[in-house]
Amino acid sequence: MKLGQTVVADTAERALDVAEQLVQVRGFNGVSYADVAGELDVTKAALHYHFATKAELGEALINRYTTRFEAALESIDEGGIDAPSKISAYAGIYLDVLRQQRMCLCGMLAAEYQTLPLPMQQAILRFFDINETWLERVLNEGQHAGTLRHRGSARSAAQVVISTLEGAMLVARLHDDPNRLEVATKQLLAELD
Amino acid sequence: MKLGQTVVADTAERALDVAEQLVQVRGFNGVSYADVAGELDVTKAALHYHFATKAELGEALINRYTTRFEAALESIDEGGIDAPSKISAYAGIYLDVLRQQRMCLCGMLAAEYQTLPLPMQQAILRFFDINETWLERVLNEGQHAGTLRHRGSARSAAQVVISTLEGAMLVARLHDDPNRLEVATKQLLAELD
DNA sequence: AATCTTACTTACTAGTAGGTAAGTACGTCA
DNA sequence: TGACGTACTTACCTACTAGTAAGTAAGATT
Repeated sequence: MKLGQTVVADTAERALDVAEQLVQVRGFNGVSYADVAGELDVTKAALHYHFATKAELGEALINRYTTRFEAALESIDEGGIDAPSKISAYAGIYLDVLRQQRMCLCGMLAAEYQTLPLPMQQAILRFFDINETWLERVLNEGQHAGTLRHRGSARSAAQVVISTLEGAMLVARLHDDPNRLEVATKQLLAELD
Repeated sequence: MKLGQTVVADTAERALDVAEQLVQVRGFNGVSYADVAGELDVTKAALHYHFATKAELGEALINRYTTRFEAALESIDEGGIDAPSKISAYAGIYLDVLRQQRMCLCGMLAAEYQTLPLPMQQAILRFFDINETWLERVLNEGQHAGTLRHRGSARSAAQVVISTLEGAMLVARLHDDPNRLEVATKQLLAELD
């Protein structure tokens, strides 16, 4: 066990915190090693020690974000609530991100998708797949329990939910108006009623 | 009247064509003067002659895009169709863009909003305002004619329509699957039925 | 006590970014 | 015919990009 470090916070972890926030606001191509290092008050080289390349940093960013998202989904599942409440809680995750004046990390990276290295692209697809699969399951649960209904397959209904939330975030951020996401969420839930 | 040039195509206009396509695919921060000049087979300096700064090029890009969008909206209005058909035609504009494997220019720029110069930010807001205002009018028309209904104000219903279409484009592009936008459109129209 | 590992710093590289100054070819117009 | 405007090119500049090589201080391991 290594002591001495990690007393306040691991530099790698702090780098991810800073980079995550910056990327959620400016995009991956709008953030440089110098930006992140500057806010951390270390050199660029120190950052390269922890993340050899920008692609590696990007991958780590997506993977940590995905892991945290999965934990949030699990926590929703453990709440013992009905399907509509789960969808509502799901939308709440997005609203929390937006309230911090950030875009969904993977929604932001989706815009820049074509410029990103393959491992990052794959990690982004994985994020959306996990979300779709979780929503698909909840929508099916609700359909069978009679607490909600949806047109077409649960999978495509899940895709529409994600699209609507990502789009509402994207546009709401322009106006710094989280209310737009709330309105979109309400309409989404009404649609499933 | 200046002849001699403009025989095949004005360089400034061709530059906008190339830059538009590149920005819709890679984002504004993912495109350089060298990229655009390269595809046009002129020097960067020639590009700077037509657009002194990147910010100016960006503004011109948004303004031309907005003008064309306005023309498309006018053309829908002149079709003499009912409100639901107008919304459907509106969604068709987005689908056409996506089929060219492009993101909506202003949806893309919305992601990068925080990194863009003020004049570009204002031009982006104007684009969305024009769209909201047009949709708001059509939604009101439909409500009064009894051809469609919406919850809440026409303005916020209009905002949800735009958000959904932009979000569906953003996500559909990842999978190169225009069908996702079509499904979202269908749900949007069903919601207004 | 010597060595190894971790977590850095300093100093540098090559490449690219946006932008500019000066010159040029060419068509228009007085 | 000469001057002017348009539409460029060549050559360059500064700032910044990601990335690297070499060195160092301090704690852990043998």
